[in-house]
Amino acid sequence: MAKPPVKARPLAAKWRKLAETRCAEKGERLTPARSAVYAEMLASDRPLSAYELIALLEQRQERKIAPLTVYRHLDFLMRVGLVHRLQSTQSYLPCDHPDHPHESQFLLCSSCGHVDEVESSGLETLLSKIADQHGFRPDNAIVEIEGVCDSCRQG
Amino acid sequence: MAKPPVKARPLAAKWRKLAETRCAEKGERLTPARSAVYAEMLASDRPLSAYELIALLEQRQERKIAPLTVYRHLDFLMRVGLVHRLQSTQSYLPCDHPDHPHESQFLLCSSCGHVDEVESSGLETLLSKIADQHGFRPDNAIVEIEGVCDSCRQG
DNA sequence: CGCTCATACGTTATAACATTACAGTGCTGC
DNA sequence: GCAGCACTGTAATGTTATAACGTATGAGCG
Repeated sequence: MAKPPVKARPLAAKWRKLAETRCAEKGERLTPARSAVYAEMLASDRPLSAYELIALLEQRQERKIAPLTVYRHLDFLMRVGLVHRLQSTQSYLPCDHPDHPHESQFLLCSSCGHVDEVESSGLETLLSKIADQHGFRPDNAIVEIEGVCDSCRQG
Repeated sequence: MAKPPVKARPLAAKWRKLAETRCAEKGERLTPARSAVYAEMLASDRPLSAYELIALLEQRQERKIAPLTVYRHLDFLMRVGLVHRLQSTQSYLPCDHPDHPHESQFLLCSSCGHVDEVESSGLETLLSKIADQHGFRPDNAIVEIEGVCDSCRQG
């Protein structure tokens, strides 16, 4: 019995291409289910929690989606570097600078909920230096700055 | 009917004094229940989750403790600046540099679980500068560096 | 093609983390 | 005393994440 195709939000060519490139690099597969989750995240203007994502996907696909399913897709997307997790809000957002792997820093607006991904090599250097001063070998640095973004300040 | 006194781990004079000072500054009260939670945290060599804390307190006090109770005490301790929350591990640890309010940065060892609180004014300056470049008004910056600590590297 | 194997996917249950709503207790100040 | 308020307790529930297990699918290969 043929399985009905997954009803998914379409994935813009730009992002599909990126996703396929990343998968090829890592020897991973971009399946329809994974692509559907990624597309849903790209369509949002703010980070989504796993359960918000489930609700959106259930609505679009008109069927139940188990939490574990979405968590697996999120793990995949983070593994290939297409998505980040925000520790302070337990939510997920697509990577904004996907051209190269990198450490990420985030500016989280408490007013509108928007999150900006920024990149500062100076910051990364300084973080390494601080770790080094303590004899600490860093694997990963989480930097999340909470505050109010420019447009909310203007408004 | 008199309530039995809370059986609590004793709070070293140094820490009690600090806690009382902080409470006085903020117009808050250091109650036995709050002090018991703080003492339990101080006795641990690593951050504790709220539910680990519940288990420890239940064992010591030989009675049930509801999650809400502990969360309230944690809120209090964070409010007066005696305790920090680690976003990346959803756990709590006593503040290490309690002499003055400050932003906190943490080095989390993935091998032994120990967490070091460090302070770098240079880092805080740089974070402000980055925010400023994006027209962002920062309220709070979360910096958690995951890696391997000195003694685990030596061992 | 048909087999095998690894990976992906689905389902159910449960663990871990956190909050809401409401009631009782006990200081504090009048 | 007693009114007001902060603190504590209890029960229920909401939110986030994982465990355990079985089925389906697709790529590689004889």
